[in-house]
Amino acid sequence: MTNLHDPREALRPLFRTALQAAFGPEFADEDPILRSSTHADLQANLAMGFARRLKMQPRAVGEAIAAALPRNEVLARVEVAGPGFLNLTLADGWITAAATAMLQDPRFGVPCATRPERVVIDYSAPNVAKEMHVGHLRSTVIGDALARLLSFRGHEVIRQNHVGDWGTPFGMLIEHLLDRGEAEASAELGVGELSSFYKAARRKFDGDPGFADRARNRVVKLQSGDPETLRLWSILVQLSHRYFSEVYRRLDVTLTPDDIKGESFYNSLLAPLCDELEKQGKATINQDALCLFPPGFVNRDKEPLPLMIRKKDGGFGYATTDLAAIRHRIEDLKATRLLYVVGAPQEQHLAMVFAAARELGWLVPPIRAEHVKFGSVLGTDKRMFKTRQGDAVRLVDLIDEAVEAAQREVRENCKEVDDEETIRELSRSVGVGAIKFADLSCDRIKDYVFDLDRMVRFEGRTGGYVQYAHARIQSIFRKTEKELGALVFAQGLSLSSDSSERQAERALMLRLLGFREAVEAVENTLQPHLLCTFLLDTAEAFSTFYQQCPVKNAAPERRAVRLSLCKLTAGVLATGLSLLGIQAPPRM
RNA sequence: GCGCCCGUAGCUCAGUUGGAUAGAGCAUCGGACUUCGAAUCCGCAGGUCGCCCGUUCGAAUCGGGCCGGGCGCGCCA
Repeated sequence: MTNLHDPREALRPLFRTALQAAFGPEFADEDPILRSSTHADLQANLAMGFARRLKMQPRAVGEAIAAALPRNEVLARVEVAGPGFLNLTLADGWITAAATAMLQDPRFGVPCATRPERVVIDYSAPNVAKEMHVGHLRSTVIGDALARLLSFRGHEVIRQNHVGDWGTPFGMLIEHLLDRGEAEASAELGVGELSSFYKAARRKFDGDPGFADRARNRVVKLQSGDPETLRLWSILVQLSHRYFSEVYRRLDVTLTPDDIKGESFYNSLLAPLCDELEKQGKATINQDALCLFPPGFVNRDKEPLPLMIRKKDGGFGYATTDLAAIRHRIEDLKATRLLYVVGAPQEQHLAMVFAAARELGWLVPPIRAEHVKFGSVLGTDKRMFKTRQGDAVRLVDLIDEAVEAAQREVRENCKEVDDEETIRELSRSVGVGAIKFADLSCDRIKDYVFDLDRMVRFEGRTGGYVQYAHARIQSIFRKTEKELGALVFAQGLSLSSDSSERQAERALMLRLLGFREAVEAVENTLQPHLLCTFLLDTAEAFSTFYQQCPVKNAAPERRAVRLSLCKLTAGVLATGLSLLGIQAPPRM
């Protein structure tokens, strides 16, 4: 059965038949290069490329393909244009049938993956006893969107929050904890005063030699498994976990304490791993450190670049932990797709870890690892986003400011919403949605400018604009129901006879049919902005439709059809937003 | 020094992996509300796609070389 929802999927077999008929079976599998077009619903760009191979004029190739396309109910018109472009106009009947099928599908035309995978997503990764700040924003937001979207596609997603909960800083943190008194310190950390706690410890470590000695001594105790030290350590860890959960709740992020698998988890695996690799001769001692030399990496002197897994003092660094983690994800968690939502500066390091894992025979097809890298958050001055004092901006402050700014917009614009509780709740949805949408809507590889005032607006290409389109539809439902007693939906969609209304309905339906393609594109490329673009274009198509076509005041039959089209649109917008981790408030 | 990433309208960003006249949104200007939400819609204007070569029917996109910005490059994570 052909896929009823997706225009390109529906067209592919037609081109297959046409290519085979016109040029022979060896051409049947050629890509028709179907693209959206300003000249038609879609265009096929394959003819020009064929011309040379066939020793024909490109235009003649286009005409031959057009002539060979079988009779079908998908295409209404095919025109050869320019050097051989095929301009494709879809049949109205096919569009309405496809949109109707989508309406009746609870998944709005997005099927589950035919080959579901187990996907590990490593994201967020804050540090224990340290404040979450803008530096964690992108990993957290992008990672969570991918986790939601891949789950929706039917994959089994395993979230791995690789929290920094081990290492030398814990010596000073534990000593500071003791100096402050457990109860006092717990209270301080419990309310999220992490940065002052950390900074105070750091200050003492740098300024007080006696304290520094105690801290170093404490590190030794921690690493040797001293029970009392571990108990103190776990106080810090538990309080931090509680704090992270609070931030995630406010950010509407799905991570829970169960998803945390911090560096400490891999602790007991590091020494055996190094011994094993050394014994097998896969790792070698170089200048007293145990190293792997993954192929293809050189230092500034063009010598092989080591991935150091055991330092000359016997200690382990992050490379060791990352290696243990990738093995755990493959061998124990049995994932086939590993995603690392980590900033672009880590590119070389991760590439080396992946290369090493390949060399060691762990990372073998079909298993693959992907670095979902992203650029920096910049201020409006185009420099790294920082406070005026030059500190990293706390995530909680960022959220507060966004919600506050959103509340100004809400109070100004949302006249339908008056009670304070709803205003607060709505401002939260809009403010958090604005931050996330702004982050997700531009290509993640690039840096982007964080401009709160611009982001929280409902005008322009913002999250608020999409939420607003959705809320307007809900408003139509409320008003229609109030006025007419009941909402009567049509079973099937159809187009008006009036030409301008017809055009707006048709454009909206055609837009909606691209939902599947957008979701699958994100699944494949791990670029959430492709879905954002789709949602903005859909919201825009709805606004044009809304302007052009009365719903409540249309004749009963037309009204029923338009209500159904509204329902489909609202469903797609709300579903799309949910895949990004953004709410769709019913009124605003 | 070597390597990676980025450079598109005044500003913020797209550009479906090589396709037609490079598109949106802000901002500016001009239209459209006694009818479902004007937070919207319709339109005008705005460009040497950092620069120069090359590849080919065709380049913002691919290759090479420059310029500018950012980030990495053996015992911090």
